[in-house]
Amino acid sequence: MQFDDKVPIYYQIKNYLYHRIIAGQLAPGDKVPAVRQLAVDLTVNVNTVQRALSEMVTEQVLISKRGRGNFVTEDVTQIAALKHHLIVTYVQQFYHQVHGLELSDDEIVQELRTYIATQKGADK
Amino acid sequence: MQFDDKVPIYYQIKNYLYHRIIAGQLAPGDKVPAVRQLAVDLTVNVNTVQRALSEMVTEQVLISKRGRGNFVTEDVTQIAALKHHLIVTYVQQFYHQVHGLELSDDEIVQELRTYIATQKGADK
DNA sequence: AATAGTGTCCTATTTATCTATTACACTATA
DNA sequence: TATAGTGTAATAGATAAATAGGACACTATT
Repeated sequence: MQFDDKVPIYYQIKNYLYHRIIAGQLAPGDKVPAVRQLAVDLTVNVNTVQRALSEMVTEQVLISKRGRGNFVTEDVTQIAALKHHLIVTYVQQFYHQVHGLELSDDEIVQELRTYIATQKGADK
Repeated sequence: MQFDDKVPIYYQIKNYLYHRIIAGQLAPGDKVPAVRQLAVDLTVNVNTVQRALSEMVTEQVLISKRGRGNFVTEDVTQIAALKHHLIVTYVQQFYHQVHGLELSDDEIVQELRTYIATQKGADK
């Protein structure tokens, strides 16, 4: 995985796991890979992974079972809320970024559409 | 100004100035506020402002004139390129963030539209 | 009982960022 | 020629993040 050096790695790991959970690659009740395994996979220190996971346990997105592993919450309502929260956050951030560049609302939508169009043709 | 504690302040200052330049609040040839003044305005250390400005000088977005101040480049082509670069960066980032949450292209556009609609009614 | 796989905790070190402070170089002007 | 306003540089200290390495507690399995 590739990290943005302008944002803490533990924070990016949290977002990575959020996305995997919401995308269903990590389903409710699923066991998250072991911290040591994740550290290897992400080429990162165990403590950095641990920080990300422990915050997600505090948020009750993950449930920690000592000696067994960390598991995705089975509370699907909470996962849905998380998804909604992330969407709103991303949309807000994007809108304010581009609006600050003096683009009209229509132009903002148009820029997005144009980009999506270029993505369709691009294989992989 | 309010900073995101997950991103270096000097980096956020750069973006703030980019936006002011592109929005025309800082026109080509204009003098940027003095480093010490900016430091006061942004409630930040002089060195932090200096780091932001010196990087922008390296990028040739600003021209440094010792003893006089820092000035916005008069190369409007470059400013246009900067604007375009920022737009593309923001759109890309947004698209991949939301696409990673299993939203279809249509849903992505719809979420943006919905948010914009809520903004229109919101005064201030 | 022993072992392997877990989560969790702790200490120490390094690096990047931010701050504080001082100093110096150049420009414009009273 | 002083003086004030600029940019620039250098040093030192504080904090957060990441790393490295080790240790301990619990669980499941052999």
